[in-house]
Amino acid sequence: MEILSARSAFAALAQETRLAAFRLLVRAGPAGLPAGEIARALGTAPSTLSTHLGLLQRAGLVSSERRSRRIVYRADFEGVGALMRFLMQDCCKGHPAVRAAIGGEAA
Amino acid sequence: MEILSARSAFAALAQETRLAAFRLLVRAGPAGLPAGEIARALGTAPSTLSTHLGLLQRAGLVSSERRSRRIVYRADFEGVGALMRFLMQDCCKGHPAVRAAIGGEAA
DNA sequence: CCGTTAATTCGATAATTATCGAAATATGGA
DNA sequence: TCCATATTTCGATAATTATCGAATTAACGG
Repeated sequence: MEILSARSAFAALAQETRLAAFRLLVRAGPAGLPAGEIARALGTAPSTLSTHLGLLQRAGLVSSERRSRRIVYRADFEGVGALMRFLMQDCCKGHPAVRAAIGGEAA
Repeated sequence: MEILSARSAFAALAQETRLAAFRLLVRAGPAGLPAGEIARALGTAPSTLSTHLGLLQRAGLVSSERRSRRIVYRADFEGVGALMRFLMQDCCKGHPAVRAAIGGEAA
């Protein structure tokens, strides 16, 4: 993962509404959630959420698929994995403390 | 790690100059680097960099120590580890694809 | 105590980002 | 075809963030 993509992923997750939307999608699992339902759950205007979802998607953290009138969003775990790799390898050079942090306490 | 701290860490790494400063500190290792040297290396005004370093520190990603006239900054790998745990556990519920991403390709 | 160096805090300005309503696009059903 | 639903795109405005120079704080050496 290049620095630019990493930055856009970090930026995507730094924003309150977007992080909430992403976590919601993680919980929703493979079924995903339509845009409107996410907007309702988070109490934001559909247009605002659409902007956020677009940003999450360009950051590679979610994917979308049209299903009739709805557009269903899903968490993209490949994208999250790429971000974690960046954080661990490119960024932290596989530093022991970082590896321990995730190896020791991981669920 | 709480959501708010995670957000501040993501925001810290999302900014170009800050990410560059952080990566520089990772490479510098335990010896760390004084603020002025980082500013010179990145070509930013000392005051600007000081703001960025303060933000990185509040996000728990770097630590600082005064050494005579200099203030030496170091990467805080505990903080990075906490962020990775958040990403893996709180955020992604230990999803297999995420675990595989770091387990399979880690250096 | 004064001058020098190193860093931070402050205040202003520029740049970016978030938010929303209105308008546009796409889908499906009567 | 027309209408209702679902979402996106557009344009404007509000809010946040980045940047810098000037002033301030801190540490050292003469």
